[in-house]
Amino acid sequence: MPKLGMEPIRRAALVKATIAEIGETGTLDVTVSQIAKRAGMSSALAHHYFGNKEQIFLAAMRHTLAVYAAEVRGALGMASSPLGRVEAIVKSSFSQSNFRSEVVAAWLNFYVLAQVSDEARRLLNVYQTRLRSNLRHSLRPIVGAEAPEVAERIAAMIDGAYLKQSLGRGQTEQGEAVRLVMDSFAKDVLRT
Amino acid sequence: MPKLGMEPIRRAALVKATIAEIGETGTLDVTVSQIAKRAGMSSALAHHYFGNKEQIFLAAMRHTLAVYAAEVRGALGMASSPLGRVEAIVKSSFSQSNFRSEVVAAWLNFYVLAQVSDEARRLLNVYQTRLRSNLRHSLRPIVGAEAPEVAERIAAMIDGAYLKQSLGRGQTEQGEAVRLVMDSFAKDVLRT
DNA sequence: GTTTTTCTTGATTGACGAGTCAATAAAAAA
DNA sequence: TTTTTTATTGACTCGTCAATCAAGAAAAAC
Repeated sequence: MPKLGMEPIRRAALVKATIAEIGETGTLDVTVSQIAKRAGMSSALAHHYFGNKEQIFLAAMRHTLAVYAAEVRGALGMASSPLGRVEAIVKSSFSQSNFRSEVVAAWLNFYVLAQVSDEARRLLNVYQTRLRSNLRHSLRPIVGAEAPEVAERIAAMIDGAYLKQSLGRGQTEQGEAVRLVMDSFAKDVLRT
Repeated sequence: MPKLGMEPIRRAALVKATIAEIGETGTLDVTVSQIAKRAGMSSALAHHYFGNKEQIFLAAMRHTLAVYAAEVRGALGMASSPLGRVEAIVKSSFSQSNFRSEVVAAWLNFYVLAQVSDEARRLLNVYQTRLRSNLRHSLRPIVGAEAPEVAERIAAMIDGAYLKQSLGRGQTEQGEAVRLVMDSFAKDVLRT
């Protein structure tokens, strides 16, 4: 009973299932069948819509990146002060939706995918660049010319916190991670 | 012409080849045959000595961890002041042998392995714990009660720098990474 | 009401890879 | 010198999985 306009729905379901499956397995070693099954369809259909496995992974990556970007954008829109903007970025990085152990595991594996796939590397580079750019922009009114370095440090700490999270099964709380990064930043503000 | 006492030599060769192969591929998706070939033997022999693939990976991990630990120990032995000790740990983390893009890629994949293998997770936890312990110990004379938090921040930044390095093909220089971390630490020292 | 497009899957293909085994060969032990 | 131990590999088994294909079925277009 083929209803029309299934494509976007199927694609979305597959993307969601991919992240879930990678998160549960902890690896990119997930089969198209597993993903398709979780998404409620045959593996043939998954291939029909995405062509091959890598495209499925890339779509999942794009989605994850997009969700993160949207959240940052939203939070930045709410913030009024420069410091509020920095906090918005950091908080978004550790928000419920992004810091779930499932999503963190997916991120980790995207870094591995970037070792192999040019497009994956490109996507991650976009993320890295945008994050630093956002940070620099928000930091300039606070730390002036030091903004680039400070941004670099904050970015590194965010990634470090993710890596730590990927090890302990759901240990680090979001709040703790935010504090870790913001405390460090506080030191940067206390005059150089 | 079977010379005796081959076992340790073969094992070492396989471990080395494993790191090289993971580094080159960027993934744990390397076959035992690839590894064995690079180490100059048949895949059957690799299985003979290690039993299965996971054991080969774990041996490679143990070796990487051991090399790192030895380097830190050595550098700590040389340092006289507390600040020198902190610097010793950071510098070791980004030393030539540990920060080669090949080794960095291996590290990244060990994190993925830790998502799947309990033993791998245990090993990485040992690393994480020891790193923080070393940092705390060296930091106490400098920042007193704040040592734990500061140690946590430095550890996160080290991991973050690794993650960044894993993306750019051999971009970040060791010196730059050391500066990134040490500068941040300098802010921590400037009184709270 | 026939044709075309969209959706869907079971079955199949083709490749690849982990792990096993039997067999060979040389050293060491008995 | 017979026997055991260590080293070594080619060949094989067995499983898995990505990707393809042919075929069916329902909607839409004509």
